[in-house]
Amino acid sequence: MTSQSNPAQEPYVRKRFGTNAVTMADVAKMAGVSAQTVSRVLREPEGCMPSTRERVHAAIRATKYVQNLAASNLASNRSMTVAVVLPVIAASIFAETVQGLSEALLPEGYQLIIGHTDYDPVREESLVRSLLGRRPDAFFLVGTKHTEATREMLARAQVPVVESWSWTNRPIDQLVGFSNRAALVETVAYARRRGYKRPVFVASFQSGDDRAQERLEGFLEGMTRQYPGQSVRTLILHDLPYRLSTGRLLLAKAREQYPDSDLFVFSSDLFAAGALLACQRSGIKVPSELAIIGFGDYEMSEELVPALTTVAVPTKRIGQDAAKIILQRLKGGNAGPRKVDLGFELVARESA
Amino acid sequence: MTSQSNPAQEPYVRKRFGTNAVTMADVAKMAGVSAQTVSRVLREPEGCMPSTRERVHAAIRATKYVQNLAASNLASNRSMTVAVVLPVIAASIFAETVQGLSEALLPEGYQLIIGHTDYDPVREESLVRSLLGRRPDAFFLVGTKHTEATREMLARAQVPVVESWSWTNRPIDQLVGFSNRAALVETVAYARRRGYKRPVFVASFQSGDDRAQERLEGFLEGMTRQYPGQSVRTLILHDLPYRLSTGRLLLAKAREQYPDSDLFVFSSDLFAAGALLACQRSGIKVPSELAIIGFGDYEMSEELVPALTTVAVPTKRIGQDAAKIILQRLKGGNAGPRKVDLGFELVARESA
DNA sequence: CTGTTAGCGCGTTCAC
DNA sequence: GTGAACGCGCTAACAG
Repeated sequence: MTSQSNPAQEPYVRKRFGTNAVTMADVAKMAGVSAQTVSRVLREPEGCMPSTRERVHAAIRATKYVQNLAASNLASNRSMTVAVVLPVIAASIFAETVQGLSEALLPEGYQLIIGHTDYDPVREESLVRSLLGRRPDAFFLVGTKHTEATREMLARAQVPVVESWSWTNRPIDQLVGFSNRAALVETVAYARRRGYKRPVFVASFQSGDDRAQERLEGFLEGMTRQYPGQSVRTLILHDLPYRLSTGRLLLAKAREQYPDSDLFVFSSDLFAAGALLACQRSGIKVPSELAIIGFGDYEMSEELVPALTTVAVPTKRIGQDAAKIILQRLKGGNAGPRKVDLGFELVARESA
Repeated sequence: MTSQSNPAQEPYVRKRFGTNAVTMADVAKMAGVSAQTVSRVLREPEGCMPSTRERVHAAIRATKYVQNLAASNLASNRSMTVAVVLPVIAASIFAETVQGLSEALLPEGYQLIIGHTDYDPVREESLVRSLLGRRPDAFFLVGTKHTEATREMLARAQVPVVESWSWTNRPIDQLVGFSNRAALVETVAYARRRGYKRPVFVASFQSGDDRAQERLEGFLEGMTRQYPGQSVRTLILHDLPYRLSTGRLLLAKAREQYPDSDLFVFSSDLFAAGALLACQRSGIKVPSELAIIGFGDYEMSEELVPALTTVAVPTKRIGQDAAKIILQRLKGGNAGPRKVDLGFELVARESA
């Protein structure tokens, strides 16, 4: 083929060898059409005659052709992927958000590339940098607190960016979240209504977990409103592992520091559940001796005995709404509102 | 540049426009070197003079260049990605496997592309097909039961394929696992030693979960060995959601069918934990009235009251060892053993 | 509705 | 140690 570039009669030799896998050209040859037609059958089947479509599909099956997406991305300048940045992948709490995203995006042909930061803004930055290398068509991130470099890279990327799970006045692009702060203000109001005297806020902060920080602020605000004059009680440790057993530790420390507290408000259901189980093991009665409130409404929370009072957040809807926004913009529609507040719901159960 | 293909004096116009993002050529121009050198600095920094290396890096920072991996993949025929196929992403049980993989693979420059099948072999097939489109350099799969088409695609892909979490005599390529069957044989032996009279195996099968099926077989084998003459008791439901509350349901059904059973062996810690919590709620004493054994040693299991007796499996090591195998083969080393048995450990706690 | 041509941004090959 | 040429496999643009 390229033999015209071969000056003399010496036979043309390929300079390089590819995958020697089946390519679109092979399929085209077998189907008796051009490569372009194969490409079109794959991308917009309606725009081709049913007969050619059939022949192409038959050839694809016969050759077991699998399209090379790297080549497709390069040529079309669209990767058909959405980058998803999570603090941790394993946490079932984000799993529903991802499912919400995925259920809406996969049918449209988009794939998710998921990465995790371990709540570390510096790791987030390098994660975003490496994700950018794949030229995703959109970004979805949990959290609104990023390094300046991260913000700038995302802004420069010229693709829709949806932040989530928090609230901020200056999103990079768009925001689908709720106010962790307001949730804790309401939690404290609930505590007051139920007659608790001395609530403590108990948390382990990961350096990059702005949601936990917002919750603390909400607690502080709630306390000054509902318990004026009382000095605010908090027990904050840092960078402990995000596990049930950390809940036990946190409770122990908190009781040591505030032996007369009657309500322990945890920054997460995971810690609250760990504390609850620890109480059970040591024979402490919940909620009569000591009450517990969590955050997040994990699956386990309603099964525990006593069932955990907590704040339910619209995990799945965050993913769904984000996907809707992303799809709309990718289809060229207008962006819709810059910020969407999905709210939360205090779920009063048995533990407080 | 391509002006030589332009026959007349009319000015050359680009027919297409790329990302108009920064490319390697832009960096090269700024650094005063060729694009090749930039590429080399990125891939093998040792092979370049420190001074040019410095200039290139400065140019990269100045232009905020991010390499286009699609182009890189296409040209090099290596994607620097490893495809990971899981039943479900959220399950913390697989999370450690992924972490084991990721801790070994990321430092070597490989990225993971993770997909999930919801325990459905047909979804697995289409997932594998779409993952193949990205031309991963290796595959890691949980499970050994796949459709024939899946097996064939993976075999044709000409890259290392590691199956895991199960045991089989005919892996597609390589296997890092343990015997779910042997684990249940041992569990039944433990039941016998502890004097339980009438064990039941309780499970919800997802259609594609061969591990649960293997566990059932192990239970059957164990029962014929340890309780000869006793008719084997099982309660198997199908395709129930993989949640704590399903454990409650399973326990209720099992007690209905076998009211005099003294030991309930669950196919998963999640169900066992759900059953345990249900007992707690309804005032059934564990293990005195009814004993429970789980499978998997989830994080929650040792925190529960009573703590759950279960089978611990080498979740993280599976990932680590698989990564080691993959790296070795990708570096051109020999494959090592075709099958690796990592074993398991029965963890006797309080619930049985 | 289908074919032709050119080029997406990079890495390999080979010459210097 | 560095540069020039070429092509990886696909799709955009345009013509018919």
